[in-house]
Amino acid sequence: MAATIKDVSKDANVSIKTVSRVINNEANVAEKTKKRVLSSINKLGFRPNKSAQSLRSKRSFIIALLYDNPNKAYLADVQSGIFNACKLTGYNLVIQECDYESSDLKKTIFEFVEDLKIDGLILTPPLSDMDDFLEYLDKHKIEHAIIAPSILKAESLYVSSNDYEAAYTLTSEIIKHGHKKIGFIKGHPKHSASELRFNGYTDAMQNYGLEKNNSWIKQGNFSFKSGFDAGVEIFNSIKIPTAIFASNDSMAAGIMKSAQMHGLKIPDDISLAGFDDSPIAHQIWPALTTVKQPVERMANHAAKILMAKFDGLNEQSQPKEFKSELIVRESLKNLIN
Amino acid sequence: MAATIKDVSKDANVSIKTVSRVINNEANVAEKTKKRVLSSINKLGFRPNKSAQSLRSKRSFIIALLYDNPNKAYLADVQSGIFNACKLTGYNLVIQECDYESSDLKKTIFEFVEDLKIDGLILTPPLSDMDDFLEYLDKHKIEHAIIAPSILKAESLYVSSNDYEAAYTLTSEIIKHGHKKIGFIKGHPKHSASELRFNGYTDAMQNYGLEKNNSWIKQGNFSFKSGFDAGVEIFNSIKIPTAIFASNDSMAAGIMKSAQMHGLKIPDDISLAGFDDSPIAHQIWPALTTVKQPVERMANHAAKILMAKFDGLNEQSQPKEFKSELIVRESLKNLIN
DNA sequence: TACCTCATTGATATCGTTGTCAAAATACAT
DNA sequence: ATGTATTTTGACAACGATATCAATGAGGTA
Repeated sequence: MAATIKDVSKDANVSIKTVSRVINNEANVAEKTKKRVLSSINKLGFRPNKSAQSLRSKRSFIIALLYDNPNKAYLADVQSGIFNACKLTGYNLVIQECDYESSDLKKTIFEFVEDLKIDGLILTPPLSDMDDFLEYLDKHKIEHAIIAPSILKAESLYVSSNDYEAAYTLTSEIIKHGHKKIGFIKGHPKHSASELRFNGYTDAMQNYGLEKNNSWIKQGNFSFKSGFDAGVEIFNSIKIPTAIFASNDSMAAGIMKSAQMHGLKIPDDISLAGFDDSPIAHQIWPALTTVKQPVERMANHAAKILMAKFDGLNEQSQPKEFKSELIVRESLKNLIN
Repeated sequence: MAATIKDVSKDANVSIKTVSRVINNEANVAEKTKKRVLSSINKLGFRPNKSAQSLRSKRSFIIALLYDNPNKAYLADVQSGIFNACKLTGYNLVIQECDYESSDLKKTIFEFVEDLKIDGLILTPPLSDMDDFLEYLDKHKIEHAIIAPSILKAESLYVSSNDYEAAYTLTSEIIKHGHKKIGFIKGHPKHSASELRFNGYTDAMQNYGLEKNNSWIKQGNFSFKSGFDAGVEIFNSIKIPTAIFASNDSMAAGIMKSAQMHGLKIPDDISLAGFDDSPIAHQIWPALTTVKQPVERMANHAAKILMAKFDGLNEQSQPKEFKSELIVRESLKNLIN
């Protein structure tokens, strides 16, 4: 039978309350007593019963990751980042797939949090952008950290990336390679990153004095198929661009496929760029020029600031913007000799 | 304040024990009483406190997914399958990344299970194949279901796929396309599927009277890079095969890249086949001939039989073999006119 | 020495369930 | 009507922690 706080208290010859104080690192325990208790804990291999702790203190040392049908690689990265943060602090991670369009999303999540006494949530896009859901969480005092929200509220916990800037930089890079006719495939309309990336593209085009051609700008939804379809449309039109910037790698891969099926060579006939540096970016040939977001590190930080808040370490709970990294690969041709 | 069992008992004018009986669907509650209690539960919006339940009954209604550094898409599929099974039964899912080579894996998992009162585990390769770990779980009466184990023990819960058969079928298909010189890239040596797939290939070659050429058979580890490296080696040798069967899609994509960099055209100069039907299989061009495993359904079933066992529904806890599906795509050329 | 303050400690109630076991109610047989 | 078996019910302890609040001890002051 596993040792309980009672066993420890007997062994160390103190009250259970004192043991509890030691476990929870409370102040006002004499150094000598603390040592004695710790050695008993060690000797007996005592680990606090989480159910009892949770029942009494209404916290579980569990945080939850909420997501809705994300890109698989993205999910795995986010999860890994969070998990590693949890490992350090002794928290556990439960996952919750949700349907962001569902009408009882709020109720589902509320009950989930209440039932498991979840200490806090981590939200990924597109949940990060659902204002009324975020308000609901605030109202019910459900702690949460947000990955890549659209609106950066000073009072909330979030991590963001510089999507706009990165898209601007990537577009500039394409332009510097001599391209003037540059198409763009938009991402999922519900993800705030989509707009940011598009704005980065738009502003770069404008600042370099280049005109956007609307027939080269297509709406996608981050899926391979939407990229493929956009590619088919573009390549079937009379004039085609010399480069296309897709809002993520999956769509860029879709365009690549449609280009190749159309007999176009990459990058000789058409240059491509993506976004995210997902595995596919370097697993296809030619490899994609793209932007790498430190997704795992972002998620790790989100988890860290969330857990820091529980422990009252508010000063560590700083939102943070992570910088992306431009990765130039073969899919981008230099038109300037 | 949320309603407790006490509130319900008052409202329904019964003892708390009777309410408990109703919640847990125990026998020997008069139909009339049950109805009254249920209506009170409904009226008050009562949901049992899981911490209290867990403390008293030593179960948590939580199951855990254990994995070690899997392919990201595979992980997402497995997770999704399990999650959907959980949703139906009201269980929750916590995830636990582990290092299968770590010396304190057992201890880590044991404490994890004990602390959270985890009801059961779901294991994915390569954990599925670690005999001493499985024995340890048995010894400590930690319930678990195994996805794709190498040894199919009748007394354990598992789901498997027909790796051998599928590899045999795929190899036969390649042969039927007129190929005689067929290379093979082995998977990660610690995954039992690797051996099964290799055996399927070997036996098909033999049965069709074809000779294996050892310089076309390379050890990989399921990673893109290992496929790429194997490809480089093979294509640098004097004689190259007309087709290569890689034990998974990532490696096949790696070979494709090395082939293309080597100036070889697919499938004209060399045919390729993979395994898994991961996203990359159809996101590259030409798309990969491969074998699709119903990973999500397998994981779903694993979770279901595990949870059925908790509820004493042993008859539903049947291991099951899932059939894979051959998917022929452009990467395989027909040499027969 | 007596008194006060503040740090340290402990006795006991409590969280919200389930488990034990005996009592009450009902059904059935004689 | 009586005794017996069976179903239904409830009182109360228990799970293992934390919270409350009062008691104790140490140190300082008059």
